[in-house]
Amino acid sequence: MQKKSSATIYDVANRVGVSLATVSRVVNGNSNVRESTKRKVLDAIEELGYHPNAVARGLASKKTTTIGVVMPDVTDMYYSELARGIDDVANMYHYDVLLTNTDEDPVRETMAVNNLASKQVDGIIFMGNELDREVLNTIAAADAPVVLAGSLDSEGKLPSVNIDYVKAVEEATATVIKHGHQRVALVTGPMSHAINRMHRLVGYQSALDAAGLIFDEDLLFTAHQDYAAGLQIAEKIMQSEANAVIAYDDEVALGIMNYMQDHGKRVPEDFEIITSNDTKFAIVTRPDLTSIGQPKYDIGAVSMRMLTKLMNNEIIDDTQVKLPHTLERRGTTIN
Amino acid sequence: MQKKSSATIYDVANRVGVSLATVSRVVNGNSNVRESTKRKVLDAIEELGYHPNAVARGLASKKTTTIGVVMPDVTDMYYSELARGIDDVANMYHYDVLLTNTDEDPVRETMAVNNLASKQVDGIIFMGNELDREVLNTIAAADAPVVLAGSLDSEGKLPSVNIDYVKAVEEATATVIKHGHQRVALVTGPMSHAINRMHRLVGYQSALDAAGLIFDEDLLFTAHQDYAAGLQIAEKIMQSEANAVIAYDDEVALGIMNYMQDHGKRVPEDFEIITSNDTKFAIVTRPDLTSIGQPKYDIGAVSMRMLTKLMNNEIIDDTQVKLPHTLERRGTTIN
DNA sequence: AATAAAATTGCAAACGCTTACAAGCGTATC
DNA sequence: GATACGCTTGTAAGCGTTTGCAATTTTATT
Repeated sequence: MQKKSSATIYDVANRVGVSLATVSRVVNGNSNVRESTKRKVLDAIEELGYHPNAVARGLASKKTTTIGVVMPDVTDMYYSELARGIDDVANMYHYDVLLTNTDEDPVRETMAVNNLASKQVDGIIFMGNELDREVLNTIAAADAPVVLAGSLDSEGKLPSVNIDYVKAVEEATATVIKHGHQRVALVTGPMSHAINRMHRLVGYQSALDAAGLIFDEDLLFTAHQDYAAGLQIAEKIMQSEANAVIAYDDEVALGIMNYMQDHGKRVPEDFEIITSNDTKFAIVTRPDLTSIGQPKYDIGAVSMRMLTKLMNNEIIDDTQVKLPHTLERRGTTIN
Repeated sequence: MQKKSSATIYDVANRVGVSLATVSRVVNGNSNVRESTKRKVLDAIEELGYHPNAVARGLASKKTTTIGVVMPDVTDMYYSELARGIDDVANMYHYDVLLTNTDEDPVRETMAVNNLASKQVDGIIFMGNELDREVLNTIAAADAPVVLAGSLDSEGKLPSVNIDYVKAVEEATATVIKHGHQRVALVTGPMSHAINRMHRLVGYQSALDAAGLIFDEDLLFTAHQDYAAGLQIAEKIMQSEANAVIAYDDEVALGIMNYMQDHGKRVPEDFEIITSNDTKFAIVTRPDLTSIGQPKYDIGAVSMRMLTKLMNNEIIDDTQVKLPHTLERRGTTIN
């Protein structure tokens, strides 16, 4: 049985008859300790049920072995899969993860970063579709390294891990065009967000150009990242007489698909759909969703790995990582 | 612009010409400070860009305003929705959340709890289908209050928030029986877990009894909580000639549904399905899934609220909370 | 056996903040 | 005008570690 209030390093030192410093050394695996005293200390630790107090340790060492993760929403499959990758490699490197949901609200994002800074996290991983200027400033002020996971700042200054959205959307668009569905709608988040304006839209237009199609602004749609939004935007998409859609979110894509089918469209014969996140949603429906394939877990994992390097002041060759993507051809596209 | 290394309480005190104690008092909203000096201190804080160091604060006050959340997997919709509820009310009470994924591995659960204890969290919320004895011991040893969210220990000793699984499964089972599908399969996790053996199974049998049906062990199935497992177990379910299934996980239910439909069964006419978690998965498919309706977000929120009381040493009337559930009738059951 | 070099240990000062307890001060009371 | 009381503020002792430096003990060398 453990003692009520846990033992301190002082108790262990006393028990063995050595100084605090020595106990601290064996606890931290410092090599300069004689094997025999190490043994004794370890025994005492065992007997007293001593566990180092991480808070005290953090104060003294100025390292908390804790990182902060700022994300829009844990219940969003896309982000939660990234989070899982982050958490796994964080644990691998013995970091703990402080999680904050922001719903992409810049105010909450700012608060979150400030809060994490005052908690003295050793690093931060940030996810979100857009980096508000204020958030950017806050990040700069926090003296912890930051890496963006599945997100990017318009200036491309911050370390980040993503896929090549331009190419991915370009390929997806080209695919449906090739199938003869040339009136293709694009559903993204707000164009005020760099990722939409500077990446997805660019890829989309590029595919249009390559096919000699003219860009029609009426085929551009904006929707929140949820099923209801998909259902809702679907009506307008139908009115636009599009015969294909590239959607940036799986739930949205599902909403569109169900609406189309409920309104007499055959998917994929009359209407093709390609979604972007390839979450579990994409494979459980009938038809299942053709999707851009993103290595979500890896994006998280690589971000975290990069962060460990940053926290360690190691030099990093490439801070703007683009992981390879694929196109997972399934039931919402022909063949 | 902030100074490179952030200001300390000492700097603020110096600037204003008061003692540390006074600064500490205004930072902590202590009332016994003259309004005029409070003003001055606040100004100095602003000018210096001072942010309290939470680690130092934690060491001195023995409170970290951080709680730990131990969960099987963030990418599991059921748990992530609970987590969202937890996080929201945690923020409301100004707590931060330290998140750990365990994949329900008792070893990792034990490590997680120990780790959280050494990080001096003020409280812990634990999620998982079963509480290993060792985990229970570890929880007892950690001197932080713990509440179980969407989980329960076989002895019912720990504070917890759940729905009434017995009744919920009983109702679901009764529903399909009433529809004439009397050969109903039950898919759960391992019977070694209290929640399956002592709750779901009991509710299932109770409904059978009430309908005068005899219990057939061949209708009991065990599957992991994922789509592939559902697909896999579905074959056996079909062989058992069941004409309905009560599944404990939405992804599993979806796997079963798709398998059944692919093998000529009409859902719900030939085969009814009721799932248990009512996650987003349940509504995006066609047909959509009839499900036990669980107030998942609330389970998380209420757990966290209870934890704040526990951390505050407030007395709690009922530590074994059962939130109301519903039956969401959708496309996988008749009418 | 003496001395240098190496390996172990101990000392004590931080780390940045909270919090009794004590002290200072102005003012109401009689 | 002395006494007491209430409000503000300061003093200083922790909180449990880490860590640079010095001291001590071992071990190696000659």
